[in-house]
Amino acid sequence: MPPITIPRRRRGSASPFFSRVYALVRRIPRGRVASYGAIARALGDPRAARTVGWALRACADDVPWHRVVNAQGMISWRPTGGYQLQRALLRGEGVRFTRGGRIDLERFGWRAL
DNA sequence: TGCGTGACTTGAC
DNA sequence: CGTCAAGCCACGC
Repeated sequence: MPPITIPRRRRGSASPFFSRVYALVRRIPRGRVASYGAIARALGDPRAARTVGWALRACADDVPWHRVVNAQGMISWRPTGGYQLQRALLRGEGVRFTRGGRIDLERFGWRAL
């Protein structure tokens, strides 16, 4: 597997919402995943799922961004790439994928939200 | 200030 | 199961 790098643009926005997204994502345990929507709900804004994705786009290095997937347990596609890396990182933590590239959220979803 | 865009979600078919 | 459309929020031009 060739090395994959993720192009990062801005990082560490000072936005309160962004900071809280990072703080919460940092708490996701190894081998567990959470959805964008679940994070948004946990932060009190159920409709900000897309904003969570926007925040993770420019997150700091210590944020385990790869533990965030969409509500269907699938890795969200993005033009900048990173799909393969995210999948590899998750598999390295013991997260298993179905043949369709999906994660069983009943098993690997972070329940502490 | 306005409008298009996106690492989303949900509900209809 | 799959696809489609609408709603949503923040960003950037």
